[in-house]
Amino acid sequence: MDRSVISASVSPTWPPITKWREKRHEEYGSNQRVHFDRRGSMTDVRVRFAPSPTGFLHVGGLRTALFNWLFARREGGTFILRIEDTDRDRSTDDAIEAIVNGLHWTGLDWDEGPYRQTDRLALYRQKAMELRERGKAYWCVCTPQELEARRKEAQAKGEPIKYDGRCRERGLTAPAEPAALRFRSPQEGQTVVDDLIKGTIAFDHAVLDDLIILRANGYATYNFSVVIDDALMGITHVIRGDDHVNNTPRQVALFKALEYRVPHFAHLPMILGADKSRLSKRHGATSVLAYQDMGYLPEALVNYLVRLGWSHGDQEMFSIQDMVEKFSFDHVQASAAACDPEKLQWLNAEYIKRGEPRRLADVLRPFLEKRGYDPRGPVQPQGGLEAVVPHLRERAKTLVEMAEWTMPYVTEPVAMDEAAAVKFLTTAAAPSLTKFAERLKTVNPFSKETIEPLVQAVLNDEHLKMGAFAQPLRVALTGKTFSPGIYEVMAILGKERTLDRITQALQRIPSS
RNA sequence: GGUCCCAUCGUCUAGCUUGGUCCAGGACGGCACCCUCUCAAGGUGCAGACACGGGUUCAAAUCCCGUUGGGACCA
Repeated sequence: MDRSVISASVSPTWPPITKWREKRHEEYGSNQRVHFDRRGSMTDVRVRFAPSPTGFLHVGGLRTALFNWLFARREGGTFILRIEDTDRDRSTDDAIEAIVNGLHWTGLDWDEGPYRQTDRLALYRQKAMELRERGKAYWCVCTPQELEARRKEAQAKGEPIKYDGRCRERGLTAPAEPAALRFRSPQEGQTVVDDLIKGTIAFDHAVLDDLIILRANGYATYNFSVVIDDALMGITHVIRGDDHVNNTPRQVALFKALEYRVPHFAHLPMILGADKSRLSKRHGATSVLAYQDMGYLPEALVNYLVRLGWSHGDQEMFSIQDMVEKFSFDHVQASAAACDPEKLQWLNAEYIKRGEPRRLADVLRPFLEKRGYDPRGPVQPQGGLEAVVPHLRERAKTLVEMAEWTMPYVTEPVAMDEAAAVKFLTTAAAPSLTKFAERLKTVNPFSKETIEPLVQAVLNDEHLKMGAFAQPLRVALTGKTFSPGIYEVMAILGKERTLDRITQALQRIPSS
């Protein structure tokens, strides 16, 4: 393996890996981090996640990254991030950042990289020329027009559409005209791939093209650069989407021609939209960071994704540690899976329910600030956000919901739901609210134990049922028809704000 | 068009390697009831699938063949 070539070609402009690591802990210091002791368990397993930076990181890509990461951690191996940015027209630095941010958010850390293929172009050329010198590749001067014409001809005759090998035996050494370098593919026998997920797959060499490895413009093609990188980076297991299955025999042939060890392959089934069609913008959120914005916890997304195509008996919830311990290709499904937003949401709710108040308050804060909450302002709930969170975490399915429901306790005046006011803040409700406020003024201490008897007394005096009293009170206190229990709400607001809000609500009611 | 992959409740899946314990288990979602100061949560229960057709076998969701359907890649 030629490691020196790798390190020499790493971009000097890209921030060093350690910097990203530090940043991650500052920004996302969550309680889900697991630190793996790599001493003594290092194996030579090396895997990579190799996205093209042509857009945001989508959930399919994240799952591929996740399975690579899990396998690496499980085996005590090395996880490498490689950016396949050779498509210069479509690749952007923004996209690279989006990928990096997405991986950070979910906690998938890499041990090497990010490498960038654009830093390695010379290397691909060099390797391609070596192949030519050894007679494994040849110059081809067929023009795209000629190729297209012959392809059509073949199609018309019902023959297989592949390069007809015109330049194969020409033995061109230094063509004057623009020339591409073609790989001399084996034409007989077959390649058998022992896929870790799909099992044995056989490909007849007869259908293999003499594929171009170096274009006339001097750029290496996808299949070639991937093989060079995987070989030189010492990748032992290629774990990727099964849209690459058909590339595998070509790549295996290249590995062999280059006399590199052929890695193991594991082809993950695709992720589909809820309607079973290919995942696209149509399906709403496909970007990983969009899930962050929608108030999902990273561990919920990761848990959802790991169960999409992998299982461990009937278990639904897995901590990161758990997944690492239990992950195995034996239980990876061979068929594609559809995304189910409902189940993701359920998992998110489960993780929110179990979340530490302190951490929930931390991740909730940005959502509140977006809605105008000032963490240093005068309007604060009793006990801080941490005290509010426990009452909302068992109801909220996302942090967005949680933030919305938290707003009544962190803003002043309360935002009143007019429909709710019309329905509940009526002249019929006024006497009980007035009486309750009167009695509340003298209560001390202000706690559920002391307030509850007052409520009972009001109920008795007014001949009301709890529901008839609690709803108007709830609307008065929160501006909404739903909230945590009213005693909890009062505790969060404190005595003063509770009284204020009841007074304000009473003022809305026309006295009659 | 060629090659390759896939196929269990609406969805994610267990079971398939080593056929019987499966008139197919769990989860999400749905429905009903219970709990209840609202909304949730929670509890209990119900409905819901082995794509189809052959074959092998005493016995097939499980093995073999075919069909159909879906998908990927090449161009």
